[in-house]
Amino acid sequence: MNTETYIQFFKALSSDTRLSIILCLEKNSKNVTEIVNELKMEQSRISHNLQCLEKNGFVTVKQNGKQRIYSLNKDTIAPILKDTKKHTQKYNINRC
Amino acid sequence: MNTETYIQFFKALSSDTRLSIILCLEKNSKNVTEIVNELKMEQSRISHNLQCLEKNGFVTVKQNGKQRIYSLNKDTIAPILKDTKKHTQKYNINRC
DNA sequence: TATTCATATGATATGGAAATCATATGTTAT
DNA sequence: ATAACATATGATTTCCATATCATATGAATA
Repeated sequence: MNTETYIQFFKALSSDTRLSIILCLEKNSKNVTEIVNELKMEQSRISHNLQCLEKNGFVTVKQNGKQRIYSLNKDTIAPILKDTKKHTQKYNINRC
Repeated sequence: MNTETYIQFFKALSSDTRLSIILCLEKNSKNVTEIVNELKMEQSRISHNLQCLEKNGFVTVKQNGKQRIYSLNKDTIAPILKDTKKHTQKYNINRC
């Protein structure tokens, strides 16, 4: 496995917008408008970032009428967030 | 836990330089010059990035004469890399 | 089929992270 | 004390990811 793959994986997880979306979908699936309203971010911004998350397997989509319902891939996200919590409880995290 | 903490955590892991350093230290600890030579990157670049990794608990340092030996925090890194591998074996990872 | 609602996409501009360059600090040996 | 080696730090520049803006596509309903 090359560094490029790791980089892209972690980059997908290191943006405020995308992390907010992930946390927003933790409890249940939502359509784009619901995410937009909850996060109070521009619709195109949410869409662009959802594409990134989807292209990389972090979320899945299901069409429902004119809406698109996004769901979190918990198999991946849950353990990653758990690892992260464990680390950050033990160590301080600072801007580089 | 706020998104800011997650962001910084994943940002620390989403740079080519820092990931290369992490993979370079996977087998055993090394001083700065050894890392510089292996990765063929500028010394100041390596140092700057080691500071970031150290400040955030991803590596630890030990002084040995004029050398500083850097070691990987495997408790954190190993599970994270394992999760990442598992995900990338199942899903494609693309630039966003 | 025209309109409205829902979401996606393309192009451009901008902010911030990272590399580089230059120099400082620290450690050992002569 | 000076030189040589090892690493860190500060300042500036460069580059890339992201948000924004504008518009397109798609689905349902009147």
